[in-house]
Amino acid sequence: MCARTIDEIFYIFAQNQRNATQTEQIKVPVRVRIKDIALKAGVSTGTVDRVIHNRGNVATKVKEHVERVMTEMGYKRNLIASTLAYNKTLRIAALIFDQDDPYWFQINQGLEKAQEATLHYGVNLDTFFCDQGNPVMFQKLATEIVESHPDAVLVAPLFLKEGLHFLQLCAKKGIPVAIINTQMPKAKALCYIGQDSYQSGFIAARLLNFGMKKKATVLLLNLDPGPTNAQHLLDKERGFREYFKDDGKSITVLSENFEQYRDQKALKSWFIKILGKYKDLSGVFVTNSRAYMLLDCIDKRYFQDIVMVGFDLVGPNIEYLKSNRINFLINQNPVLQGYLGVINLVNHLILRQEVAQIQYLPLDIVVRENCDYYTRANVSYPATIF
Amino acid sequence: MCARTIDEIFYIFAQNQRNATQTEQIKVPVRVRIKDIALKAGVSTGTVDRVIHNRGNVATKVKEHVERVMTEMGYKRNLIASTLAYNKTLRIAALIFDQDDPYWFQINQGLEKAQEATLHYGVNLDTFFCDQGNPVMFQKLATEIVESHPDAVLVAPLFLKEGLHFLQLCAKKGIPVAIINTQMPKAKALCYIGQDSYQSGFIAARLLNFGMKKKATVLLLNLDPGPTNAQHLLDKERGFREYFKDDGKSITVLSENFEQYRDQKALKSWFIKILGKYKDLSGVFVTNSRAYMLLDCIDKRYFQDIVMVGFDLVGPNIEYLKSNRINFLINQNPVLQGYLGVINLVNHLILRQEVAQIQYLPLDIVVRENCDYYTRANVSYPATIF
DNA sequence: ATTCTTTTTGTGTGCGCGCACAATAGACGA
DNA sequence: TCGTCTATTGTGCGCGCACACAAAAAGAAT
Repeated sequence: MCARTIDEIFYIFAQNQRNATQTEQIKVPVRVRIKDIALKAGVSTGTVDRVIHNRGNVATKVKEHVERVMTEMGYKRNLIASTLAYNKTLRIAALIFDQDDPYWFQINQGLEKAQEATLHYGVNLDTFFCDQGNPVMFQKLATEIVESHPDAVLVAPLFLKEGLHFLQLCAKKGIPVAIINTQMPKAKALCYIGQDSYQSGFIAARLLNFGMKKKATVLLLNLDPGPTNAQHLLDKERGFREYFKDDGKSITVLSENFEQYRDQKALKSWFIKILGKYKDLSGVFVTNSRAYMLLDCIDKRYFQDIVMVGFDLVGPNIEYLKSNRINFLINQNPVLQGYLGVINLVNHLILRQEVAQIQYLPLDIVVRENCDYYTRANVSYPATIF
Repeated sequence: MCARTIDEIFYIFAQNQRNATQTEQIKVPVRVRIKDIALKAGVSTGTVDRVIHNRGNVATKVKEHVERVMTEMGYKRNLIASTLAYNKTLRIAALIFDQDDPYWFQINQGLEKAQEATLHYGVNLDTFFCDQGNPVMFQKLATEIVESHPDAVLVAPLFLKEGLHFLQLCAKKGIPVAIINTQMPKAKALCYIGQDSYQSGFIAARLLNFGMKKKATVLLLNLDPGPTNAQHLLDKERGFREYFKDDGKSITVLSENFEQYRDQKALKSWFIKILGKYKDLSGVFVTNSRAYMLLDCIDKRYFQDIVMVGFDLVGPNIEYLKSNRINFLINQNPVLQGYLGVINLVNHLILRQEVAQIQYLPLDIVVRENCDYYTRANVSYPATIF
């Protein structure tokens, strides 16, 4: 009675129907089980199992036959049952940066969301926080992580050299790695989830360019502690400059790093100096989420005719966006980066699904009027794995 | 040995570890099972089960005790096991519109994606396609659907009256409904997933306004068959007009319906006439995904000084966006609308989770430079339920 | 033909939960 | 005290799969 031939793949829906008051019978595709394959192929479930998982020890002839029956009947592994029976835990180690920074706080929110969603799949997330601008600490945490033998790793490799080293270590140990935030083309990881930095710089330029005069100076500003050798910053700058190359105007692109951005006075006097030097400064592009820090210490009136473009929907940025002091923000979707980073590892390791190697998140253009829709968390990225 | 007291909620991770070469022991939170609760509370699993599901037939004292133990130990239902054991099928009937229209094609793609993702949860999706501009057919299909006793319904209530009627029928039968695309404030449904139409009209206006002269005329154009009584169109127009009310300029907003949009000649001559009448026409806002239809039949040179804003990333629109004939598109995320519509019903019925009643999708501003990131399907909306 | 390997195939148990049904205790009247 | 009825509690099976182990069949060697 559990027997189902290929011709019986459809069964009467009413049987399983809860409110089976209806007499009308509706046919519904039924899920084919290992048992059904075994019966049809005239073997035991164990043999089918061996074929499915390529465990070997199956006569070639039998194997082929079973495979044929499987495709005929359209077998699909039941992920629910499979996961339940698999019954393994998975430890993921994540290496990100200190949560004082609202951007990294949001990344971590994504991680926590993912942890919650995957708890039932036996996923355990260990998150390590590195101080920004501290490659030594990064190196140390990386070593610690590798030595703790995690099943998978998620990392934001802000430091070029140390990041690469970490990835190589993981590769040697056979630990799959998901990269977020900063792409590392040279490294072979399971996947990268984040933005196309080059293109984000390009778009930033385009947004600055809206209504800009024929001749002007624009400033690309890195507010980063320590040396900015992160790949994504270099790419952003490339994209930014590229746009102005052939826009038909005559725009001078100035690019500057300012490391002591936490020192308001220093930042202020430095920027005022820039303003004095470049009288036609009409656009500022802050390459990370710290645009607000510049605005915090410089008076409104200096920005009268300057278009501001920044990154990320962090609290202070949003305020400036709403008060029209920032014109555009490009959303890097930190929450989704963290979330998808974990999800992809789980997809790979537990659900054994293919994952795309490069997953560029959209470059959301955020203005005052559509800002709320990106910040409100009312859209339920499914709270549970589908 | 299965016994776990509250103090033993942490156990040694290495036990379950696959590559258990390590000697270091890592503590990991363990998932509490019904069995653990039962043991701790000194009752049987059946009793715990009755408490969890509020099935009654439990002495008040015992019930309270079990509940206390549950919160103490932090019990969380294992969705995997729960779903597997629940073993019910769920038939969802979806009522959307004919797939010839690329927009509705994308909605359906979302539905199919969701069907695939939820197959393991025993979800069966029945999709009904209504002809656009045909309320009679809508009514008929709605009746048919209600009579087939689905477990849940997903609908895009383009027709005000018929939509409301459908929703009332479902409410009477106790069938939960997810609404997409068109909000119906009066109806009480499980949830609405789509855009804030008012705000999308508002943003469209803002985008048109970029670099527009002080005095100009803009056209809001409905290309819809039949009477456009859909709520979302009305809301869009409200938002659109609202923006120009206090922008400090003097913009005349013209709004027109043109039903025979499929007739290229008619559309062309009609639009040329408009152009002749309003010499200062400098912006056109097409309120749905059919902006391309206008461009298809009107020569490029007529649009020299006209900013175009439309909706949706359908093929022809994208082409015009890339060739600079459409300046902005607002993405309504049709795929996600369909996908989340189904997912939310499943979340509600199978996973028995709370779902938010209004889920506004972001108002993505799409320009030539960020278009690809919205169309590429490389970001894996988790292929399986989380 | 017999024994011993090796290959191939079959069977049984458990994952955690939901639910039907069996079992027990308590209440009450005869 | 006993039976009966009801309120409460306990037990067992199945969901579909993964995996360990038992069983059988097929070769290989004597």
